[in-house]
Amino acid sequence: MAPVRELTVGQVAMRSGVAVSALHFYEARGLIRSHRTSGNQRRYGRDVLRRVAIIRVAQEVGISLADIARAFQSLPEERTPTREDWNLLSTAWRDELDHKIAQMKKLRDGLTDCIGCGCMSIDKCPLRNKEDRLSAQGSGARRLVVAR
Amino acid sequence: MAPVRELTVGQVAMRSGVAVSALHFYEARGLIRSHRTSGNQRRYGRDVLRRVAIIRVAQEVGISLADIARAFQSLPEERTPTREDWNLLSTAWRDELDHKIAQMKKLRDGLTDCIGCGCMSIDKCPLRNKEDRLSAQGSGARRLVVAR
DNA sequence: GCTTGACCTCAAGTTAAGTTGAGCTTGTAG
DNA sequence: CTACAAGCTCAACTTAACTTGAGGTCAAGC
Repeated sequence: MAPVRELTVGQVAMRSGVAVSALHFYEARGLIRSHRTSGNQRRYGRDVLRRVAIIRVAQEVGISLADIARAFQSLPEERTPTREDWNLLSTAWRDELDHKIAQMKKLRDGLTDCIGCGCMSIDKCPLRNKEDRLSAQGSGARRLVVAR
Repeated sequence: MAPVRELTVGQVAMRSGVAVSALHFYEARGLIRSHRTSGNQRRYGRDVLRRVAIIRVAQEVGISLADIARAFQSLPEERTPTREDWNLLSTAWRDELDHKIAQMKKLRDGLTDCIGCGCMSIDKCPLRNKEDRLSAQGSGARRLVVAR
């Protein structure tokens, strides 16, 4: 069989569902890589499709491009990443994801914990933080947020 | 007992952990309400603390302020929202949250579904969309994303 | 061999969600 | 009764993540 063709930016855009401009942008941010033809046009290997797919999913769950880029740096440079490589990456995100999943479930399940119990207004909730940590630690809704 | 005092913007900031400027901003966006003293200073009822807490949690799981504002519009205008009111709100978000939770689990569990199986490169994955929908529908990583 | 659609670069614009700063007013503690 | 921390408004700046546009090049079909 002929080795699978390289993809143009337009093809990647079509197959991945993201705009050409976004692909340029991801490349500028170091999230994907391409080499150039003699005429200076980008060509991508197939694995770019996986990368882009991961970028989108990761973004959808609230991981920033910067974080994604950082995570991608653990992927091999010159070898097409294997399933193992990708798995490694996702386990690296596990804690963060677990935290977010917990937050989401809390929100989904009726916010029953802290909000539902009225502790916000009664000032006696066992879950409340000490005031000082609140003011000392800059911002963030420390009260309701699941401890990391 | 004396009726619980109203809160100044600074007090709300300290207790909720968000900056004063953010509270101003939320108010401008219609997420929270205040009335003014004779000297034009904001005063907040206790329930603003709940609102702010919800705003932060909802944001953390990726709900935009615009969506939060929309959801808050279902809350009663002149009555302090009850636990029931808040529960209604969270059930309204349930579908969206379920979707996101599913996405996150997928990512957390090693991206094994579509990405792990290699369908991105082999073009035969049963989960793939028809090409046309992809190009017709603007952007978004339709492939990997769990159907809504 | 030319036309047309796909590419290229680079700068500027956009939206969300705030923050920062200037200039002015309030209110509370000594 | 006054100092000064806390408030107020409004405009401008910031960061992330792209998009849009201008001006110019490449390549595949007729």
